[in-house]
Amino acid sequence: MKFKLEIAPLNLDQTLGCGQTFRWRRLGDGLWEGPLGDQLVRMAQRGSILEVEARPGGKHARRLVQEHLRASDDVPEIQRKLAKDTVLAPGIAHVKGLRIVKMDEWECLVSFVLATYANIPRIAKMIETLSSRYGEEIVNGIRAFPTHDRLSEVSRTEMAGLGLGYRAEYIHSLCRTIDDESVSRLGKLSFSSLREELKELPGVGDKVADCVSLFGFGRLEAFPIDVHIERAFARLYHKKGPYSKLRTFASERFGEYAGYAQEYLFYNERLRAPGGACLFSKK
DNA sequence: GCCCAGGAGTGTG
DNA sequence: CACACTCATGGG
Repeated sequence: MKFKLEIAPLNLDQTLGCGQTFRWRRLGDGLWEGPLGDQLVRMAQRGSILEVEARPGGKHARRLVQEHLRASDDVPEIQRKLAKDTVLAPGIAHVKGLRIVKMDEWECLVSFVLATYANIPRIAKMIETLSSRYGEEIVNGIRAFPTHDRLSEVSRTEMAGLGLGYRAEYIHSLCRTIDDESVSRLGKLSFSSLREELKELPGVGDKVADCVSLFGFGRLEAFPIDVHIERAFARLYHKKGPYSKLRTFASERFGEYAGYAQEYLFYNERLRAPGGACLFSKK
């Protein structure tokens, strides 16, 4: 089935390619394909219009895409508030269409546990390994992210043979610590409680808890701090220190939309990686 | 070959 | 609380 959506502002290349999510593939300018829930989705951006093809299709396909791209976020308003930060202000014009995505909670949790101390191509590869082996088929060989129940059936030895490194033990243990019911229960908690409960899970520390809060549970006040953000803070704000200190700083500075600020800084920092441009001022 | 990766867990001062 | 060390391994 095919349908059109209007989502503005939107930059699909920035949103799906910046490294916040791992299963989308870029087929061309503003043209992306990937599994979303039980659908294989192809999206082409024509300005603010998104042309979507979903297979096998269904009534919920439209809602799936709207939710994933957080169509109801008032991004211009979020940016107006964040632009009060004099460091962010000059760069925001370059990321007007970069939106936070909303992932499935379970997929997000596993993905970011796998993402510890690995680069993005490898993260994508590990996720594809799990999906191709244990995911439900959507259409011709493309498989959904595996359910908790299916992943729980994988033995420790089998998991250890998948090229996940020490993360294999985390995932195996994670499956035994949490189930679908407890995941949905987490969704009802306040941000601070959610964060504390996530940190109880194997393989989940400060950073992963914040990623899962932000991209999985949609808590825009979450501010994940990885090596890139640490560098950005040191360079742009002259801020260093332990996680808790940096998180408090981010929370005070960016407030309820800290997650968007984080994604702008992350995008900028990764862009600069092999000598790219810098969008934000050094103040 | 070398360096690094969207860190977490554990032990120590 | 703050730091040091270890963990397993592929991508650039």
